[in-house]
Amino acid sequence: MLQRKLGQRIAVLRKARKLTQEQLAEAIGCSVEFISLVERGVNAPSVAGLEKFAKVLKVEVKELFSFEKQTQ
Amino acid sequence: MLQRKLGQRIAVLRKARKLTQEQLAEAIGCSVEFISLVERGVNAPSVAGLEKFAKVLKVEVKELFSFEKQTQ
DNA sequence: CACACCACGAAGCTAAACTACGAGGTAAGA
DNA sequence: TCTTACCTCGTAGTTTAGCTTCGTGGTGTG
Repeated sequence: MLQRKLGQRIAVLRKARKLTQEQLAEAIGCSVEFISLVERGVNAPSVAGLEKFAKVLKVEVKELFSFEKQTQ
Repeated sequence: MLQRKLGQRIAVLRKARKLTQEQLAEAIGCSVEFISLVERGVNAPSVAGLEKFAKVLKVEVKELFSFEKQTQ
């Protein structure tokens, strides 16, 4: 699943920025629970949401989808 | 807007594959009208949808977001 | 203990993802 | 001029999922 990998990627980027889920949520303007759902791959942000994540994490949107070779 | 650039990117990739909107829609499993909306940046596909677009267009998802320098 | 950080379930609201229908416009070809 | 292919665009509708709130509980650390 794409969502899963996207979530893992976001978690990695967040930790690299030394942010907690709460801080990330506040910076983005969403709930902490949603961050948790996204990182676990249960939910995925909308395209507009992706833009916010990328901005806060200081990467380009395509970086959020940069992981080795998709299984599918 | 991200949607706008995403749509333009998808249109470029579709044409590069010599597909009509109708063919793309059929391959993805959605309506032709939706393809039109997406390419014009009116709507954006969900993350699950992005996966389908990428698969049919034979690129990785991050390629869908590969355009020169976001204005921000 | 207390506190920070996070997973997770259940439930709900609402925006937007996605559809169907119909009209109209452009270009190319017979 | 008519036809056909390809696409835009408006209106309106259905359904999904993006996102929320509340609450519980687990793990680690000072």
